[in-house]
Order: sequence, then C-alpha cells, then structure tokens
Amino acid sequence: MSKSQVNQIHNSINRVVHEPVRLAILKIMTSAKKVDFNFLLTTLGLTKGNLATHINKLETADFIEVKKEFRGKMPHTSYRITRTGRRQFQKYWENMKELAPE
Amino acid sequence: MSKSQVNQIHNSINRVVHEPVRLAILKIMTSAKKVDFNFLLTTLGLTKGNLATHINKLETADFIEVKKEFRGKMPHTSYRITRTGRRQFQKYWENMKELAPE
DNA sequence: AAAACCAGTTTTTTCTACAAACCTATTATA
DNA sequence: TATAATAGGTTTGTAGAAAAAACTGGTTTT
Repeated sequence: MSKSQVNQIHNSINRVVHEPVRLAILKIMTSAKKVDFNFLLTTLGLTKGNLATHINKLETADFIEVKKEFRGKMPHTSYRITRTGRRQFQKYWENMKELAPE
Repeated sequence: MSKSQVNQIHNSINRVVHEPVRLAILKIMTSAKKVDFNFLLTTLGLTKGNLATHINKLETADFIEVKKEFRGKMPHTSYRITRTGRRQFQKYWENMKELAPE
C-alpha cells in the first residue's frame, strides 16, 4: 500500500450520506419509488423528532424530495430520492470501497 | 425491499470503525504489519492531537496494539492491528454491505 | 543558546445525533 | 362526551465526539 493510495481518502467521505440512519434511508429509497414518514418511522425505529431531523438534512442537501398532501383531512408526507441523491449515494460507495479490505 | 431486511441495520454499524479517519487507519494497518505515528500523521494529514485521539479510541477498543520503544534516546511508537481489530473491521464491512446499493 | 523535532496530552471549540417535550389538527374509542 | 391515539412535525436540551490549538518534556540540530 503506497502512501498516495490511501492519502486523505477519508476526506472524500460525504458526511450527509455517511450517518448510518441516513444510509438506511437512502438504501430504502433507492429501491422504493416512494416512502412515507410512518413507514420510515416504524422500519427504522426512530423517534419522530430524530427522523424529521434526518429527513431535513437530506432535503437540504437535495438528496430527497418531500411531497405533502392531504388524504381526506389528514396530512400525508412522502419522500422520493432525487437524481442528485442517487448519484451521491453511488459516489459515496465508490469512495468507501477505497477504505474496504481487499 | 421488505421491512425486515433493512430494519434497524443502522444499529449494527460499529461507530468505532465507522469514523472515516479510523477507517483509513485500519485499512492501512490491515496491509502493513507495523506503522508509526509519523507515517499516519503525514499520510492522513491530521493534527497530532486529532491523530492521538483516534489512536486512543482504537487502542481502548482493543483494535490496535501500541508499542513504545526507544531508538537511541528518542521515543518511537508503532502500532499493529490486533486479531480483534481485524475481525471487527471485517464484520463492519459485512454489515455495511447491507446498506450499499445493489 | 536557540530553534526545531518527536510523540504525544490537555484544553477548548464546534458540531451532531438523539430524546423528550410540546404543538396543531384529526380521528378513533370507551 | 371525554380522552386517547395518530400524523407530522418543531423546539429545546444534553451528551458525546471530532478537530484544532496550545502545551509538555525530552532530544537533536544549527
């Protein structure tokens, strides 16, 4: 292993993606076209506040799109991964592989 | 993607390994039998305090062994990954793969 | 003698994840 | 009818952790 091969790779790891909860969210979203708040809540076993925070972070980074609508009179929120999100998720894994054992 | 497949995988991610700097350190250590402080310092481009903190965390978790000796009159510290460290590094990647895109 | 090096430790700052409490409105239930 | 639960959050507080900066004690170089 030469110095330049490993050199500073850790700096290329996107922290928005790197957080395990958000990795799980993105993984789910890459294989489902649409997911909603409650599905993520029960699947991931988070508190609502915590989930909302992660969702916000992903939305701010343009990784996901948020759709708010009413079903009857009840609010319903669903999410979709964006093209950017999908691309960044892929890129993240390419970078991560540089840090994996052979 | 079924619920149970993704369910809570994020909780299995070992945070000691997950930090990018420590991933880089472990990656280096899996392919070199011995590395020293300065090598890591210049290779990774960290401050000494920051590197020392990461080293400590890895030592506390029994991931690496620290060997302190004198070369002439100067202290010299080198590190080696332990069997535990190697195993946990492997295990980490097995878990992470559950979160990777197909 | 002064400056710089080695291998850190200690201190401080900054950031983050996470939980708990709260909120508004709606709907189910006893 | 009261109350409990649901949906989808926001606000607030805390604990832990990453990172930089400053400090240390000894050594070596200039």
